[in-house]
Amino acid sequence: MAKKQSSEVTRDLLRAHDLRPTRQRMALAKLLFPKPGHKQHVTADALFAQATKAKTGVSLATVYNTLHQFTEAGLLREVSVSSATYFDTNTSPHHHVLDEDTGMLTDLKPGRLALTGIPRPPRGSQVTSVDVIVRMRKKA
Amino acid sequence: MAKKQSSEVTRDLLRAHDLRPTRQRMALAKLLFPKPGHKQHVTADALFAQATKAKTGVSLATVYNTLHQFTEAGLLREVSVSSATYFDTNTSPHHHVLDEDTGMLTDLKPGRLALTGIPRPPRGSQVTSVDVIVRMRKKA
DNA sequence: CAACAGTTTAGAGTTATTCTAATCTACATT
DNA sequence: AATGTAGATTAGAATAACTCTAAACTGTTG
Repeated sequence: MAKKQSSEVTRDLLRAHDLRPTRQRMALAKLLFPKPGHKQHVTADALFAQATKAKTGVSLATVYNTLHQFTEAGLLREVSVSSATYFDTNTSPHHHVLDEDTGMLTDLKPGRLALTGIPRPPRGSQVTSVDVIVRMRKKA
Repeated sequence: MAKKQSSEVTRDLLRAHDLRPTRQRMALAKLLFPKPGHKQHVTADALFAQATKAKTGVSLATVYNTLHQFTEAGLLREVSVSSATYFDTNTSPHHHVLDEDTGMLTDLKPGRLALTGIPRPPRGSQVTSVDVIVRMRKKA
Protein backbone atom coordinates (compact mmCIF):
# COMPACT_ATOMS: atom_id res chain seq x y z
CA MET A 1 0.00 0.00 0.00
CA ALA A 2 1.21 3.44 -0.93
CA LYS A 3 1.43 4.95 2.50
CA LYS A 4 1.55 8.70 2.77
CA GLN A 5 4.84 10.10 3.90
CA SER A 6 4.70 10.79 7.62
CA SER A 7 4.55 14.27 9.03
CA GLU A 8 7.84 13.63 10.73
CA VAL A 9 9.63 12.83 7.49
CA THR A 10 8.05 15.83 5.79
CA ARG A 11 9.00 18.11 8.64
CA ASP A 12 12.59 16.94 8.47
CA LEU A 13 12.64 17.46 4.73
CA LEU A 14 11.56 21.07 5.12
CA ARG A 15 13.92 21.73 8.01
CA ALA A 16 16.80 20.26 6.03
CA HIS A 17 16.15 22.91 3.42
CA ASP A 18 15.78 25.83 5.82
CA LEU A 19 12.07 26.09 5.35
CA ARG A 20 9.86 26.53 8.36
CA PRO A 21 7.45 23.63 8.58
CA THR A 22 4.24 25.62 8.40
CA ARG A 23 0.88 23.95 8.05
CA GLN A 24 0.66 24.99 4.39
CA ARG A 25 4.13 23.88 3.43
CA MET A 26 3.61 20.56 5.20
CA ALA A 27 0.39 19.97 3.28
CA LEU A 28 1.89 20.86 -0.08
CA ALA A 29 5.05 18.88 0.55
CA LYS A 30 2.97 15.81 1.35
CA LEU A 31 1.08 16.18 -1.90
CA LEU A 32 4.28 16.74 -3.89
CA PHE A 33 6.38 14.07 -2.18
CA PRO A 34 3.97 11.39 -0.99
CA LYS A 35 6.82 8.93 -0.72
CA PRO A 36 10.49 8.96 -1.64
CA GLY A 37 11.16 8.45 -5.30
CA HIS A 38 7.67 9.28 -6.40
CA LYS A 39 8.06 11.55 -9.44
CA GLN A 40 5.42 13.85 -10.84
CA HIS A 41 4.84 17.04 -12.81
CA VAL A 42 2.49 19.57 -11.40
CA THR A 43 1.21 23.01 -12.33
CA ALA A 44 0.35 25.63 -9.73
CA ASP A 45 -3.28 25.33 -10.63
CA ALA A 46 -3.34 21.55 -10.39
CA LEU A 47 -1.64 21.59 -7.02
CA PHE A 48 -4.01 24.25 -5.77
CA ALA A 49 -6.93 22.09 -6.91
CA GLN A 50 -5.51 19.05 -5.10
CA ALA A 51 -4.93 21.03 -1.94
CA THR A 52 -8.40 22.49 -2.08
CA LYS A 53 -9.97 19.08 -2.61
CA ALA A 54 -8.02 17.81 0.39
CA LYS A 55 -9.61 20.63 2.40
CA THR A 56 -6.24 22.13 3.15
CA GLY A 57 -6.58 25.81 3.76
CA VAL A 58 -4.03 27.01 1.24
CA SER A 59 -4.34 30.04 -0.99
CA LEU A 60 -3.25 30.14 -4.61
CA ALA A 61 -0.64 32.76 -3.78
CA THR A 62 0.85 30.40 -1.24
CA VAL A 63 0.94 27.60 -3.76
CA TYR A 64 2.97 29.83 -6.06
CA ASN A 65 5.22 31.02 -3.25
CA THR A 66 5.80 27.49 -2.07
CA LEU A 67 6.53 26.06 -5.50
CA HIS A 68 9.16 28.71 -6.03
CA GLN A 69 10.65 28.20 -2.60
CA PHE A 70 10.84 24.46 -3.15
CA THR A 71 12.46 25.09 -6.51
CA GLU A 72 15.07 27.36 -4.97
CA ALA A 73 15.71 24.72 -2.35
CA GLY A 74 16.33 22.15 -5.06
CA LEU A 75 13.29 20.05 -4.25
CA LEU A 76 11.67 20.86 -7.57
CA ARG A 77 12.77 21.75 -11.05
CA GLU A 78 10.89 24.33 -13.04
CA VAL A 79 10.08 23.58 -16.67
CA SER A 80 9.11 26.49 -18.89
CA VAL A 81 10.44 29.32 -20.95
CA SER A 82 9.85 32.99 -20.84
CA SER A 83 6.12 33.28 -21.11
CA ALA A 84 6.38 35.36 -24.26
CA THR A 85 6.30 33.75 -27.68
CA TYR A 86 8.94 34.74 -30.18
CA PHE A 87 8.54 34.59 -33.93
CA ASP A 88 11.69 33.84 -35.79
CA THR A 89 12.16 34.84 -39.41
CA ASN A 90 14.69 32.04 -39.68
CA THR A 91 12.45 29.09 -40.40
CA SER A 92 15.17 26.47 -40.73
CA PRO A 93 15.61 24.10 -37.80
CA HIS A 94 17.94 25.53 -35.19
CA HIS A 95 17.94 26.26 -31.49
CA HIS A 96 18.04 29.26 -29.22
CA VAL A 97 19.77 30.97 -26.37
CA LEU A 98 17.66 33.14 -24.15
CA ASP A 99 19.35 35.89 -22.16
CA GLU A 100 17.20 35.98 -19.06
CA ASP A 101 18.49 39.39 -18.05
CA THR A 102 17.43 41.16 -21.21
CA GLY A 103 14.88 38.77 -22.71
CA MET A 104 16.97 38.71 -25.88
CA LEU A 105 16.71 35.55 -27.93
CA THR A 106 19.53 34.57 -30.25
CA ASP A 107 20.12 31.67 -32.57
CA LEU A 108 22.51 28.94 -31.73
CA LYS A 109 24.86 28.38 -34.63
CA PRO A 110 23.37 25.39 -36.41
CA GLY A 111 25.49 22.31 -36.11
CA ARG A 112 26.96 23.38 -32.81
CA LEU A 113 24.31 21.75 -30.72
CA ALA A 114 23.35 18.27 -31.74
CA LEU A 115 20.28 16.43 -30.65
CA THR A 116 19.92 12.71 -31.10
CA GLY A 117 17.42 10.20 -29.91
CA ILE A 118 14.23 12.17 -30.35
CA PRO A 119 11.50 9.68 -29.49
CA ARG A 120 9.27 8.25 -32.20
CA PRO A 121 5.75 9.55 -31.68
CA PRO A 122 2.99 7.01 -31.08
CA ARG A 123 0.92 6.06 -34.13
CA GLY A 124 -1.53 8.81 -35.03
CA SER A 125 0.61 11.49 -33.46
CA GLN A 126 3.31 13.68 -34.85
CA VAL A 127 6.15 15.67 -33.40
CA THR A 128 5.17 19.27 -33.97
CA SER A 129 8.41 20.78 -32.80
CA VAL A 130 11.52 20.23 -30.80
CA ASP A 131 12.65 23.31 -29.00
CA VAL A 132 15.93 23.59 -27.23
CA ILE A 133 16.30 26.71 -25.18
CA VAL A 134 19.55 27.35 -23.37
CA ARG A 135 18.92 29.96 -20.72
CA MET A 136 21.73 32.17 -19.51
CA ARG A 137 21.90 34.76 -16.83
CA LYS A 138 24.54 36.96 -15.23
CA LYS A 139 26.14 35.38 -12.22
CA ALA A 140 24.64 36.67 -8.99
CA MET B 1 22.72 50.78 -48.04
CA ALA B 2 20.08 48.52 -46.57
CA LYS B 3 17.21 49.35 -48.87
CA LYS B 4 13.73 48.39 -47.77
CA GLN B 5 12.16 45.56 -49.69
CA SER B 6 9.91 46.99 -52.38
CA SER B 7 6.15 46.80 -52.17
CA GLU B 8 6.20 44.71 -55.28
CA VAL B 9 8.44 42.06 -53.78
CA THR B 10 6.40 42.06 -50.58
CA ARG B 11 3.14 41.75 -52.46
CA ASP B 12 4.49 38.79 -54.40
CA LEU B 13 5.68 37.17 -51.20
CA LEU B 14 2.21 37.38 -49.70
CA ARG B 15 0.47 36.23 -52.89
CA ALA B 16 2.84 33.29 -53.14
CA HIS B 17 1.59 32.21 -49.74
CA ASP B 18 -2.10 32.75 -50.46
CA LEU B 19 -2.37 35.79 -48.29
CA ARG B 20 -4.22 38.82 -49.57
CA PRO B 21 -1.85 41.76 -49.69
CA THR B 22 -3.75 44.03 -47.37
CA ARG B 23 -2.30 47.29 -46.14
CA GLN B 24 -1.68 45.79 -42.70
CA ARG B 25 -0.03 42.62 -43.91
CA MET B 26 2.15 44.60 -46.31
CA ALA B 27 3.33 46.85 -43.51
CA LEU B 28 4.10 44.00 -41.15
CA ALA B 29 5.79 41.94 -43.82
CA LYS B 30 8.06 44.86 -44.65
CA LEU B 31 9.04 45.16 -41.01
CA LEU B 32 9.62 41.43 -40.67
CA PHE B 33 11.38 40.88 -43.99
CA PRO B 34 13.13 44.16 -44.83
CA LYS B 35 15.36 42.33 -47.27
CA PRO B 36 15.95 38.71 -48.21
CA GLY B 37 18.06 36.81 -45.75
CA HIS B 38 17.60 39.27 -42.92
CA LYS B 39 16.92 37.17 -39.82
CA GLN B 40 15.31 38.40 -36.63
CA HIS B 41 13.28 37.37 -33.59
CA VAL B 42 10.27 39.38 -32.72
CA THR B 43 7.52 39.29 -30.12
CA ALA B 44 3.98 40.40 -30.88
CA ASP B 45 4.44 43.34 -28.58
CA ALA B 46 7.68 44.44 -30.13
CA LEU B 47 6.29 44.25 -33.64
CA PHE B 48 3.21 46.16 -32.59
CA ALA B 49 5.45 48.85 -31.11
CA GLN B 50 7.47 49.05 -34.34
CA ALA B 51 4.35 49.28 -36.43
CA THR B 52 2.89 51.93 -34.19
CA LYS B 53 6.08 53.97 -34.29
CA ALA B 54 6.02 53.74 -38.08
CA LYS B 55 2.54 55.22 -37.94
CA THR B 56 1.05 52.15 -39.54
CA GLY B 57 -2.55 51.77 -38.54
CA VAL B 58 -2.35 48.21 -37.24
CA SER B 59 -4.11 46.88 -34.19
CA LEU B 60 -2.55 44.48 -31.72
CA ALA B 61 -5.11 41.83 -32.64
CA THR B 62 -4.01 42.09 -36.24
CA VAL B 63 -0.39 41.72 -35.26
CA TYR B 64 -1.25 38.46 -33.51
CA ASN B 65 -3.42 37.27 -36.39
CA THR B 66 -0.74 38.11 -38.90
CA LEU B 67 2.09 36.48 -36.99
CA HIS B 68 0.10 33.27 -36.78
CA GLN B 69 -0.86 33.41 -40.44
CA PHE B 70 2.75 33.96 -41.44
CA THR B 71 3.75 31.07 -39.22
CA GLU B 72 1.20 28.78 -40.83
CA ALA B 73 2.45 29.90 -44.21
CA GLY B 74 5.98 28.94 -43.23
CA LEU B 75 7.34 32.46 -43.29
CA LEU B 76 7.96 32.41 -39.54
CA ARG B 77 8.75 29.87 -36.89
CA GLU B 78 7.20 30.11 -33.47
CA VAL B 79 9.42 29.61 -30.43
CA SER B 80 7.73 28.96 -27.10
CA VAL B 81 6.23 26.35 -24.90
CA SER B 82 2.87 25.99 -23.33
CA SER B 83 2.38 29.11 -21.30
CA ALA B 84 1.95 27.16 -18.10
CA THR B 85 4.91 26.36 -15.93
CA TYR B 86 5.35 22.83 -14.67
CA PHE B 87 7.18 21.86 -11.53
CA ASP B 88 8.89 18.52 -11.70
CA THR B 89 9.68 16.55 -8.58
CA ASN B 90 12.41 14.87 -10.56
CA THR B 91 15.25 17.33 -10.13
CA SER B 92 17.87 15.39 -12.06
CA PRO B 93 18.67 16.64 -15.55
CA HIS B 94 16.33 15.18 -18.14
CA HIS B 95 14.02 16.39 -20.84
CA HIS B 96 10.32 16.44 -21.59
CA VAL B 97 7.62 15.53 -24.03
CA LEU B 98 4.56 17.73 -24.04
CA ASP B 99 1.32 16.30 -25.38
CA GLU B 100 -0.27 19.36 -26.89
CA ASP B 101 -3.71 17.77 -26.98
CA THR B 102 -3.92 17.07 -23.28
CA GLY B 103 -1.25 19.36 -21.83
CA MET B 104 0.34 16.31 -20.21
CA LEU B 105 4.05 16.56 -19.63
CA THR B 106 6.13 13.40 -19.40
CA ASP B 107 9.80 12.72 -18.88
CA LEU B 108 11.99 11.55 -21.65
CA LYS B 109 13.92 8.50 -20.53
CA PRO B 110 17.31 9.88 -19.57
CA GLY B 111 20.02 8.86 -21.95
CA ARG B 112 17.67 8.50 -24.87
CA LEU B 113 18.04 12.03 -26.02
CA ALA B 114 21.56 13.34 -26.13
CA LEU B 115 22.56 16.93 -26.33
CA THR B 116 26.06 17.97 -27.24
CA GLY B 117 27.67 21.27 -28.02
CA ILE B 118 25.95 23.45 -25.47
CA PRO B 119 27.66 26.81 -25.88
CA ARG B 120 30.02 28.13 -23.25
CA PRO B 121 28.44 31.15 -21.57
CA PRO B 122 30.30 34.46 -21.80
CA ARG B 123 32.39 35.37 -18.76
CA GLY B 124 30.22 36.54 -15.90
CA SER B 125 27.24 34.60 -17.12
CA GLN B 126 26.04 31.12 -16.39
CA VAL B 127 23.74 28.66 -18.06
CA THR B 128 20.72 28.47 -15.79
CA SER B 129 19.02 25.66 -17.63
CA VAL B 130 18.78 23.77 -20.85
CA ASP B 131 15.27 22.75 -21.65
CA VAL B 132 14.38 20.42 -24.43
CA ILE B 133 10.70 20.11 -25.07
CA VAL B 134 9.49 17.73 -27.72
CA ARG B 135 5.94 18.67 -28.59
CA MET B 136 3.58 16.09 -29.98
CA ARG B 137 0.05 16.32 -31.24
CA LYS B 138 -2.49 14.05 -32.89
CA LYS B 139 -2.34 14.14 -36.67
CA ALA B 140 -5.02 16.41 -38.13
C1' DC C 1 -19.13 47.89 -59.72
C1' DA C 2 -21.75 44.65 -56.91
C1' DA C 3 -21.32 41.14 -53.77
C1' DC C 4 -19.19 38.37 -50.65
C1' DA C 5 -15.47 36.06 -48.53
C1' DG C 6 -11.77 37.34 -46.23
C1' DT C 7 -9.76 40.86 -43.01
C1' DT C 8 -9.42 44.19 -39.45
C1' DT C 9 -10.59 46.22 -35.17
C1' DA C 10 -11.85 47.94 -30.38
C1' DG C 11 -12.61 46.39 -26.51
C1' DA C 12 -14.02 42.74 -23.45
C1' DG C 13 -12.56 38.31 -21.76
C1' DT C 14 -9.18 34.75 -20.26
C1' DT C 15 -5.25 32.61 -18.14
C1' DA C 16 -1.28 32.34 -15.56
C1' DT C 17 1.08 34.68 -12.47
C1' DT C 18 2.75 38.46 -9.34
C1' DC C 19 2.03 42.18 -6.14
C1' DT C 20 0.34 44.57 -1.97
C1' DA C 21 -0.34 45.41 2.42
C1' DA C 22 -2.73 43.59 6.25
C1' DT C 23 -2.85 39.65 9.27
C1' DC C 24 -0.96 35.60 11.23
C1' DT C 25 2.49 32.20 13.13
C1' DA C 26 6.88 29.64 14.23
C1' DC C 27 10.19 29.82 17.23
C1' DA C 28 14.17 31.97 19.72
C1' DT C 29 14.43 34.54 23.78
C1' DT C 30 13.21 35.97 27.94
C1' DA D 1 5.05 29.59 29.21
C1' DA D 2 4.53 34.49 27.48
C1' DT D 3 6.56 37.57 24.12
C1' DG D 4 8.79 39.79 20.13
C1' DT D 5 9.67 39.55 15.58
C1' DA D 6 11.19 37.80 11.24
C1' DG D 7 9.16 35.07 8.31
C1' DA D 8 4.76 33.29 6.17
C1' DT D 9 0.11 33.58 4.52
C1' DT D 10 -3.76 35.67 2.40
C1' DA D 11 -7.58 38.05 -0.36
C1' DG D 12 -7.98 40.58 -3.79
C1' DA D 13 -6.12 43.87 -7.07
C1' DA D 14 -2.86 44.20 -10.77
C1' DT D 15 -0.27 42.71 -14.76
C1' DA D 16 1.10 40.41 -19.03
C1' DA D 17 0.26 38.03 -22.96
C1' DC D 18 -2.89 36.59 -25.49
C1' DT D 19 -7.67 35.29 -27.56
C1' DC D 20 -12.44 36.18 -28.68
C1' DT D 21 -16.46 38.61 -30.46
C1' DA D 22 -19.20 40.81 -33.39
C1' DA D 23 -19.40 44.78 -36.11
C1' DA D 24 -17.20 47.40 -39.84
C1' DC D 25 -14.23 47.36 -43.77
C1' DT D 26 -11.82 45.84 -48.19
C1' DG D 27 -9.65 42.80 -51.99
C1' DT D 28 -11.02 40.18 -55.55
C1' DT D 29 -14.02 37.81 -58.68
C1' DG D 30 -17.66 37.85 -61.79
